[in-house]
Amino acid sequence: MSQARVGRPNKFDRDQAVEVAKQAFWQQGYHALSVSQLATRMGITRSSFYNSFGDKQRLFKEVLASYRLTEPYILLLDLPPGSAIKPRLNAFFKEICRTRTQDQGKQGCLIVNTISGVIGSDEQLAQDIEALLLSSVDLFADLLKRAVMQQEIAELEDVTATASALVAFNMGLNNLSKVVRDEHQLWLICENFLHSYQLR
Amino acid sequence: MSQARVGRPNKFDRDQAVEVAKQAFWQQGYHALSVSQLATRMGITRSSFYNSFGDKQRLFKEVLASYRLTEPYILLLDLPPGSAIKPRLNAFFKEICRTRTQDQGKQGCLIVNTISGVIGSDEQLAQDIEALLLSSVDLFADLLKRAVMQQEIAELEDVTATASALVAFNMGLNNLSKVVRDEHQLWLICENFLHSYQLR
DNA sequence: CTATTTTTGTTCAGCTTTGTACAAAAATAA
DNA sequence: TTATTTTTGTACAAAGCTGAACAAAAATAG
Repeated sequence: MSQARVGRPNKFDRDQAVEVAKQAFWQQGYHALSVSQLATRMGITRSSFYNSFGDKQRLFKEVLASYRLTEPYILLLDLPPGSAIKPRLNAFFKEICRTRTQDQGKQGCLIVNTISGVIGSDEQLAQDIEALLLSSVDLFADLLKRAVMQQEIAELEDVTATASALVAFNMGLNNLSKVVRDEHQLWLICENFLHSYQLR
Repeated sequence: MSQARVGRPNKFDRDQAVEVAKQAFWQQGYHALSVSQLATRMGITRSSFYNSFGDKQRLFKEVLASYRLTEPYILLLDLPPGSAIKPRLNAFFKEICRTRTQDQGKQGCLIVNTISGVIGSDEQLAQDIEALLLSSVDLFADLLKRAVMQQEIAELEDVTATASALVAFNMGLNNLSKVVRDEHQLWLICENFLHSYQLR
């Protein structure tokens, strides 16, 4: 169903440019990054930028979509039915500890970073971010339900509340990782948390 | 010890101006707020702004210092010796739920908001923020120790890790409050968390 | 080869930003 | 009153930003 592409093709690789943009947003934050800087880092002119990506907001939406499919998050996606949940959750948090402390730029999580700076100031982006957040609550809730069904953990009073607490802790963890820079120390905090939820 | 103030006095009330600035930073975020906007909202000219506050960063440091002494945080400060800790912690989280959902601007917590946008992009402010974060870990750790001593809660494996987990959850909660807009629902999440830490 | 389509580089207008400079204004001290 | 001190308003220069316009370039389709 692909349209026959006529006309001059792009000189640059679109996916690669978006990837570069992701890094830029991640490092500098949405507001602190101008279109000029963006275009420069992407290796294209502002003209091409506007032509190919519309504007900063539109590009950022693309970035957000691509982010979700790559970073630690992916460890929790598409778990085959019947697979053990608890080890996955533990691996997820462990991976957060690892990657966040590894990263010398103290960049934390792109989505968590964005929540703060964007909700309240950009209605459009806020909607995307909110959807992302709510979907991660759903994701955790789903995993918890499966864990209960598979008798890995005891019945839960309120699955959604528990899932929300996990999400909250995760967001805070990503913030905390900017200050607690030792992987082991960060992991101790996660263990503490998981233990108290009997997820360790 | 007060210097004899000579020369023309300020036309504006400094404390009040800082208060206005706090609101502005809170609503718009550090980066998204320009000195021009700031000065306008404070009701002074840019000239007076630079003369009285140095620059945006210096003013923000003042704001940060004043913030800490007002918002929900204060519920945990200077508890008289022997007073019950658990009810205070519960009241603290309850108050977070109340104020954050009350606030139509979905502004969350100024400090939490700032962590994301500032660490990695402004070394100076990052230091202030880091200190603030670490001191709140200390604060929670202190409260937990007292709670143990007073036999309100069982002995803890690792007080610092538990305190850090509380801080992490609190940060995440403030983010979550931008999406979960119902006080009761937010409180359910806190109850769930506190319960699992036997702090409810 | 010619028409068509799209990207690219350049340019432009208009606006905002920052930090500083300087003179006028407003207060106090003597 | 006069000297002193500090704030205030205005002005300025240099820079950055956005979004659009336009012609040239580069590709494909027929």
